[in-house]
Amino acid sequence: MSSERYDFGEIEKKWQKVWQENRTYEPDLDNPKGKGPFYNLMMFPYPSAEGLHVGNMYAFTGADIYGRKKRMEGYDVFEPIGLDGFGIHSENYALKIGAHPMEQAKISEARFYDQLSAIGNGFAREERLETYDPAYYRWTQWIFVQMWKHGLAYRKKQAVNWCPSCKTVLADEQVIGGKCERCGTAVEVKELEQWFFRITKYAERLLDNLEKIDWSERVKIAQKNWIGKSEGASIKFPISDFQFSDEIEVFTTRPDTLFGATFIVVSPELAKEWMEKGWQPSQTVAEYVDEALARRAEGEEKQKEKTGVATEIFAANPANKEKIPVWISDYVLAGYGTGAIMAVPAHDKRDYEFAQKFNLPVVMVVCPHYPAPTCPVLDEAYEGEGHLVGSGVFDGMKSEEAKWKIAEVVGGKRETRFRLRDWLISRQRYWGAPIPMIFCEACAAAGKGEQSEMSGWYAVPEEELPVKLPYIEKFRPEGGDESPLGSAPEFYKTKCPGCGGDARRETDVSDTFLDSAWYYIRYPSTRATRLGQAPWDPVVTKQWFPVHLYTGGAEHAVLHLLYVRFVALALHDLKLLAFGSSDAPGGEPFPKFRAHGLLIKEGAKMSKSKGNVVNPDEYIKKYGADVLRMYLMFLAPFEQGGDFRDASIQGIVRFVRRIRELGLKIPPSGITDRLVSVGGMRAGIETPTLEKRNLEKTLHKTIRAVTNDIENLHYNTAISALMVILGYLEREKDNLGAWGVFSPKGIFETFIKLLAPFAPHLAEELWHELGHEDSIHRTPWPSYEESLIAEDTFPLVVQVDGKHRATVMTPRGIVKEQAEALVRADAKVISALGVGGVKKVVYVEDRLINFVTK
RNA sequence: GCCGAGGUGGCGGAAUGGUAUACGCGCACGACUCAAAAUCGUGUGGGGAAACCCUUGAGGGUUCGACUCCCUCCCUCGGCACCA
Repeated sequence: MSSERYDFGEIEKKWQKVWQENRTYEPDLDNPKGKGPFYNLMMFPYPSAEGLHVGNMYAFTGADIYGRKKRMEGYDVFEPIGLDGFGIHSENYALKIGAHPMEQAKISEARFYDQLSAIGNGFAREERLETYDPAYYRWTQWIFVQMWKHGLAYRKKQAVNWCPSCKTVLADEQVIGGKCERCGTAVEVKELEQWFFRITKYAERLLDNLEKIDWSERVKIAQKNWIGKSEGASIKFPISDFQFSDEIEVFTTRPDTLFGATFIVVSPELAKEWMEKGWQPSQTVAEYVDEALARRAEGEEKQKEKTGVATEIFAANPANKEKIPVWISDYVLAGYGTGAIMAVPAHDKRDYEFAQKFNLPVVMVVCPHYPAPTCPVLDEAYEGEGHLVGSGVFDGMKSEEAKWKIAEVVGGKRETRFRLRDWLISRQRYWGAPIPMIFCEACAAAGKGEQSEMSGWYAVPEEELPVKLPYIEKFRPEGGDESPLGSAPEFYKTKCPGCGGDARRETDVSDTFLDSAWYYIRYPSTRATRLGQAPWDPVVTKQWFPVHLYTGGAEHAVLHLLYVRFVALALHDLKLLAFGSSDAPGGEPFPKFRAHGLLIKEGAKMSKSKGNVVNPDEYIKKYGADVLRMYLMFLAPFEQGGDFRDASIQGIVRFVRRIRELGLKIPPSGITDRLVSVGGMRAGIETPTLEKRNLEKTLHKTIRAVTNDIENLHYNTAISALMVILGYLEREKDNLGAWGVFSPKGIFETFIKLLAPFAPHLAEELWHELGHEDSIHRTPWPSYEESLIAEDTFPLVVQVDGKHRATVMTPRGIVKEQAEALVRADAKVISALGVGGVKKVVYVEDRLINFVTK
């Protein structure tokens, strides 16, 4: 090719087409080639709006670079892509533009796949999937049925989160700071009967396994905190003169503070329960309970100042038998523990606040400075460890030691509790997989059903799956407690699988996070099972799992990333899913996960409301995908994220042009330098000149840097290394002919191979210009040799009292005495040392020498 | 409040305890041009004529030597938030 302009638009399209036709990125799923399978997975996008935004491209490109290097290293890389197209996200977009979600999905789909092609990733497009495809959600429903059959799915009435704007319930994980994860509306509380998955049964394993999987630390910590394991004891406080119970049970992680428990606090919900059983409290108490419950229902945020009310009930502290009052306050939560607490104001901040407000006694029982003559009450709660005081026979004992002893003495039961709650699966929306369950009134009345505690309920027989989502006109959520499918009798009218009588289908759909909890299992099996009768091919699954690298956003730490682990562990336990060997605990799907950083725009998070969302299409059109890819990756470390600023994209534009121009100076014919390509074995025929050795050294250093940087996801420094060597080659270009055995072509080929993961189209174009017929992306990754990188001489740093004073070129491996003698002859060193004596000389071989004079 | 990540030139960022500021952007000057853009070259942390001095949020410490390790504090971002 001559020096005409590089038409990236045309060239990028050309190669994308060629790659697809040649199936360049399709692995052999049945018989992985080369070094074996490498499943390079990235979180699939949910098509939420006008198209993918640049943040998606950032994530995909970063994952793709890694996959491309692995492919060149000889692995059979599988890098699938699909669409998480079911769910509120897509549905809301359809509602906004006045389209039907089912029709809109098809329109969006084409657009998304076009965009995904344009970025030039090595996607195995033949295995793509969409969660709203009945061939897919048939198996989403099947998973629900398996959960039901094995007691991991159940239906229960309880207080749940309700988003008044999205008009549906939400799982706890989808409530962020009291607001809906999707729309930011304050979440209310409703009592509803809903479907749940028993994720709490896996709390312990989900927590323990975190120690054994290689995940980004911040994500592991987020999961750990979310699961929230607490070890403590449940302790019973006897009460008298109260007809509805003769004791109140509390859970505490600090039984050692029991002697300091000066009152009991009961949640409004528990109080209400008592009232429903017939308890008749005073007017004031009843009013408080109703107010508090109403505040919770409205989704009111945490109160600045604590509120509460005293009852006429008294309990006995089981440790010291003192009579303590029972209060009601909404600072006690109903959903955790027993709904009642023992209040130890001296050693719990919240109890302290409450005691201050209502003038309740504060008794110190853990002394921070022991022994001390007295242990006065502090002006804030002391929550640390110490020695017991005011605790009878336990006085003087370390609090940690006293913990279980006191619990034992009062008959407390040691217990572990988790803050994790069961996963609420139901959604009162249209655009999702219908929950494949049927309710029969007659069976319910007769106490019949598939599960003993849930009479009347039956799973849709597996052979009848999928329960297809019907096309209905009235798909808008109306805000009742029911999905729009509840107004579609043609959908919900059915026959009971138990008795054959008239029955009604469940009309709620399942949470989108159920769709995305198993998509990665389906990918390698999409072709094999498209016509088949199984969700995945067990042979392929064993071969390709667990996933070798999973990449995605940290915002899913306690959403998708938690659910997906749970579903995999459950399916594994049910013997429905089996992976091949792995270092990770059995059933863990992702032994290695890396969270990419967030791409922001001029210091602010990109969001539609701020109007600062960057559309990648414009940049691809203007600069080409290769430039956009490299620009995004050069911004900052991939795991850190970066700030998208137009200005600095010019640097990459120049980089690409310089590569092109150097490429044009490379003769297309001539011997490929196998010596360099194969790993730099030097031909023994001639003694290389200094220039050649320097070149070889620089090249091998670059190979090492780029190889290691990609492995660590440090793409910014990898690109920097490529820029450095490009500059070097440009300076040397006039000596091209003198490179001898290191032919210009060979050097340049190695360079563009290193470039290939970052700029796949440009590298492919240059590769073919050099006369190759195959794809550069299927050629071996360059290797390097440490011995060639080593310098003969190096600048020895000379310090005086730790301050840099001079650098002296020194042969490698020189011993301390020689180095000292050499350096002492240097004029700068002489003047820096002056007349004072040297007390000590620190010598670090091949690095520095430090004269200490003080 | 708790947990996590971080604070380095005008900006994005780079540095196995060993030459702080690689690479890029921007800027300045020069070359090319009638001119501009583009391109190429040179320079570019601060102070100083220079020798040299100062500089990685602040302050202490460990060390021959600290952006890096330890302690105290400040600030920014992210997560959780009455979980007993």
